[in-house]
Amino acid sequence: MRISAIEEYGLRCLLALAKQGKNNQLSISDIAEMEGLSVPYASKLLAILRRAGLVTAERGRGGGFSIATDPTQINLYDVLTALGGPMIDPKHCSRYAGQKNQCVHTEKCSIHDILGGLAGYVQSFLSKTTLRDLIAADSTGLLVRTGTHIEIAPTALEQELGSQRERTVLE
Amino acid sequence: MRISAIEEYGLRCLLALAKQGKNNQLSISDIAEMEGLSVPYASKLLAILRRAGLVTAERGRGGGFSIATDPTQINLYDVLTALGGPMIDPKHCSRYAGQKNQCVHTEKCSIHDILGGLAGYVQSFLSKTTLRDLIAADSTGLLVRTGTHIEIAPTALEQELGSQRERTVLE
DNA sequence: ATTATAGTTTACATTTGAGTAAACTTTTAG
DNA sequence: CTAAAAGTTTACTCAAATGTAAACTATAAT
Repeated sequence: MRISAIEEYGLRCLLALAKQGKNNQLSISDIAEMEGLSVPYASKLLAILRRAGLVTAERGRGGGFSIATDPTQINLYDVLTALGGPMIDPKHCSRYAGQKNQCVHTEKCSIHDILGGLAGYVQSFLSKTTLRDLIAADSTGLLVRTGTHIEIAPTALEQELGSQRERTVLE
Repeated sequence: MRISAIEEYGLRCLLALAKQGKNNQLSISDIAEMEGLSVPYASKLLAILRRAGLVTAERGRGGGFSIATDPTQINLYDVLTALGGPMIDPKHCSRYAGQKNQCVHTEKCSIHDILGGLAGYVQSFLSKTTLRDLIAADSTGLLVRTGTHIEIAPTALEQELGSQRERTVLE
């Protein structure tokens, strides 16, 4: 269960655009440069974001991308789902059916129940965090981090409302 | 962000062994048959589980696999980490460094902070669920499910302590 | 109109993970 | 002691995800 490359890099590109505000554009080459990506790859990511309605594109000279709506209106669940699909897709049972036509666990399946519960749990976490939160965290630096590792403030880890409290502080 | 095939199938094999109890063995071909997997593939998954110390193996005629310890002592976080590695590994920043040697976001990186927070959140969810819970859910059928889709009881979805309440009921 | 800029699309190459195959080692029944 | 049963290991093939290349379309400055 890992974050995919497209989710990771796509989110970064989107965040870069969100920081510019709705009335400022960045070209693909701008974004590629900023994020250390190749132009074709950034192009692919931005196309996905555009089709999902998260960014808007203007063609031609002087064109570029800009964030589609206010960063408070874009939450991480929608972004990651647009980039990487749902955590548990409707085809999960047939996708993991082994050698049989149908999954052997169709009658009673606690695993899928629990994983479905996990997916809901993750969704609830991600839905509460918006791009606005990420921007604020970057500019104020309230969250704990180290050079190479990732460390969230312990309070945020242990409590259900951790991310909400942070948002309250940051806003 | 998806469940990998190895995580999914490996968990199923482990759960099958957990249901047998610590004093009963299943051979690879038993498990492969039960789970609808090929013998070589089941073999691979069980080897991973054995190296992680989650199951024990006895060689030779009459041998087989059995669960290493009581199902109440094995939680889903440990199982999924053994099978698929950590959600965010220590090399995350260098893994997703784009074309540069170092990730361009080493200074301020709200994304990694939030994803790290998510990983902790997921860990907290998965750590609270043990194989015992899965066995109980399968036998009592308290959790909601449909034929092809996954639906956890709404109460469990919305509340932080959902899974704990279920465990209380089941035990 | 022409040209340079900039996003779009499709197809391709590369890498990684999924799943298979086969040879090997260990144990026990006879 | 031998053969069959059963787990172990390594190497390989195939499919999917990652990342690249290139040709295409749209816009605006001149």
